[in-house]
Amino acid sequence: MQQSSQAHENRKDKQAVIFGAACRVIREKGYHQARITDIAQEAGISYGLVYHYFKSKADLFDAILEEWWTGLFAMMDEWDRTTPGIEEKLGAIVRYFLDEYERRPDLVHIFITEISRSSANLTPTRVKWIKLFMDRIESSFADAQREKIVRSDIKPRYLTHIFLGAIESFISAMVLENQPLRGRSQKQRISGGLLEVFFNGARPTGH
Amino acid sequence: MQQSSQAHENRKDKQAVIFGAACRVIREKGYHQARITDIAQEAGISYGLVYHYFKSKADLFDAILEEWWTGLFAMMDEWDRTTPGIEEKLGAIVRYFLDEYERRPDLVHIFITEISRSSANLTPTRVKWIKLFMDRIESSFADAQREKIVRSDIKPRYLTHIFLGAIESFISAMVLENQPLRGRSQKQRISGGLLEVFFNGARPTGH
Amino acid sequence: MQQSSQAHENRKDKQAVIFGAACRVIREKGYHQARITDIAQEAGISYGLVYHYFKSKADLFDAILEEWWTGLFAMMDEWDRTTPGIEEKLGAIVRYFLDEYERRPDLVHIFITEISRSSANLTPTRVKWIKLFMDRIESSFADAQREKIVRSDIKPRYLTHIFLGAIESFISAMVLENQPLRGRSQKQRISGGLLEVFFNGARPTGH
Amino acid sequence: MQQSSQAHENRKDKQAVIFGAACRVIREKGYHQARITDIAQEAGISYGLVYHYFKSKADLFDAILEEWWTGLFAMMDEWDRTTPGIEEKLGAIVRYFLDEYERRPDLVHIFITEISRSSANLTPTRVKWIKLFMDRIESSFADAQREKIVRSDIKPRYLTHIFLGAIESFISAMVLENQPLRGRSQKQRISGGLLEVFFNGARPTGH
DNA sequence: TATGAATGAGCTTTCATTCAT
DNA sequence: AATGAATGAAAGCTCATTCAT
Repeated sequence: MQQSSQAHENRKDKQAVIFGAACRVIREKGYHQARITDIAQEAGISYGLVYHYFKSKADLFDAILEEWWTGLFAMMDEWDRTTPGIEEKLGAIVRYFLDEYERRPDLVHIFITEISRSSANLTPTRVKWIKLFMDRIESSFADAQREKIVRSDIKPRYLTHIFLGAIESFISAMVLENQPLRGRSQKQRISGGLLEVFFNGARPTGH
Repeated sequence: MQQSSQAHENRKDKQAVIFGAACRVIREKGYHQARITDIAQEAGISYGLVYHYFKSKADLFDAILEEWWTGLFAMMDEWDRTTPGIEEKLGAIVRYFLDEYERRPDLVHIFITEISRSSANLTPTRVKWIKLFMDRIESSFADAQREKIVRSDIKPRYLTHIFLGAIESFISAMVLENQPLRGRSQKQRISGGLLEVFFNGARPTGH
Repeated sequence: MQQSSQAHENRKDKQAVIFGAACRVIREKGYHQARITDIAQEAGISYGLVYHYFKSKADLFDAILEEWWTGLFAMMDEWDRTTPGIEEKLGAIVRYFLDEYERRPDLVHIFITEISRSSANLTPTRVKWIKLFMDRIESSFADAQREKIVRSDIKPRYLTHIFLGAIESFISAMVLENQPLRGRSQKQRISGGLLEVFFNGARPTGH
Repeated sequence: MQQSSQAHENRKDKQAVIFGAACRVIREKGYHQARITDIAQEAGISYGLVYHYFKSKADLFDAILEEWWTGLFAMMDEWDRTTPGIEEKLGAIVRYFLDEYERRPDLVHIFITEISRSSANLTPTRVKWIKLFMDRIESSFADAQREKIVRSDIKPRYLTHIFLGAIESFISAMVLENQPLRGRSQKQRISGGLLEVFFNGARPTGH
């Protein structure tokens, strides 16, 4: 049992190695341009071995996406216990993106470039994740409208788009220009500015 | 001369047919998944004819992008004569996206999915267009800040991201869900709501 | 009749233009790399027109070869009237190659590179020409052996190979290095040296 | 280690199989007409495997040429140790061609038809080999002239052409007519006759 | 578990040839 | 006579996937 557990650990380790390599390669070349050979090379293994750990290229890609969504939804599941206000929720989302971008920029890059806007790679399963995510935010906005914390003359769906679009645009810029996030203060500034504009608008105060 | 002009028309016509077919196919499958066979079939012509009119697949794709950017920059070139305020400018951009989406949804779809966020297809030329576009908007924001029409505590670059992100998110949603734009009133509502939130924020008035 | 004759002249003229263009292009690119488009462009006509004057690419190529062989055999047919000795005959062949190389280097180039040694383009018809040519020289050597003008311990076939090989090697060198033939004196030197070595050997006299 | 050595052997074996098949097909059809499909079929393997062992069609072709030149230059490198006279050198070259033609007629055929005279396939690298080869023979002739073993009224370059042309013509004839070389005695006769004529001329002794 | 040989469908691109005008 | 649009069969090369070892 010790041995099998050890083996199990090894299995997960190797899987993680491949996973990491895949992230790096897919981030750099895009899903369709990333070859299994590239990933295996990056991982320092033979390409045949990739198929021991993942059923197919698509399967490997789905594992990456699952990793992303799982983390995001885990964060949002906290909301059910702590019942934060809309500002905290949106702040948490922005922070999640920025934190992940600092920890695992490849993952964020892949989400932004391959999923968030590219319909090329969309399978029904992948579309479901997106919808689920947007629905959750939309209903948060609906709640906030009912509590009069957010203006009611704009549909929740619209607010969701505006908000997510702003985040994605920011992250995209960093991602595409390979900008590193330098420390907590920069994250604070970005996150603060984004929420500030979103809630109070681009017009100068007192106008 | 009549004949040559006629022939020239035919040439341009056929080119347009292929162009249209390519838009439809690329929109549906994405650039890399779109095969020349598909495009030829969609256009109702033989395989080789595509290469009679376009040097390569990349060339055909670039022609599509050029069409998009040309229209967008032509619209913005008007600004130099009419010197509109920042609100008119942003409104014009939103309207351009929505109008084009109504007229040529494929073109907008391709721009959004293949260029706006996908780094996979980015060539140096293509990156140049994007930067040029963002720079133009950024400098408009800088002007507006100097005239105190827009808050100055947020960098123009950030405002640009927030604004473009919001637009793209909207269009993306329509694009990905293949939502048709129903009439002028819907465009008005979307455009109005977007600008309203952007300028005045998501918070209810009087808060 | 005047008109039809005129038309006939025109036809032959245009045919000659295409012929010349084909020689230049095939010389430069080789038969298989030469495209009909290239030839038409070089001739200053549309590529469709090539097919008015020549049935196919192979047909055009055969016309070029025929031109070469016709000239060569016409020269050799003179022998039947003038009954020259073997030295005159071989000298005439060398001179024919050199003169043609001066007049129409493309033709010689094509013969050397595409026919003389390349089995790639050999059709049965083309092989026949070569055999005919070699047989004629071989029988000349046989005659000369009977008259004791040439050593008899080497088969006529061998002598033919040695002689033709030497010529071809020379012309090849000029052809491949694009060496121009500068005047009559150089031709004399080459031709003289070649025949001298062939008849008297590479060993110094008196050895 | 045994295993890896075995694998290495297998790899080289398979490479040799493809190499041999390529020789046969290219010999028969010429380089440009030889399709990868043909080679794979001839080798009894699948299409893609050719690309597992050779980077491209040109790469495979270059491997064949390298094989030829390597052998030829290895033979000539012996000269530096044994310092043979010009007659031995030329004899060694003739024998090399004839021996190789007996052992690997395809290789000789390819050299003759695709390289020796066809400018179509010439890349800069390939031209270098040829020049190197001719330079070596030329300088051997220059040496022999200094030692008065060879007549000095003909340029070494000319002698080189005459000699190589004669060999090539012989081999060409066998190659083009697919004549097999029957035994040592025939090789002796050809080689002897060729050198005899080259050194002593075609004229009968005592003339 | 690990390797990489082997497969072959699939893709872009080229170009001789035909044919309507 | 002249044009060039139109066709489609090849051909080279890539790469996900399978499988024997």
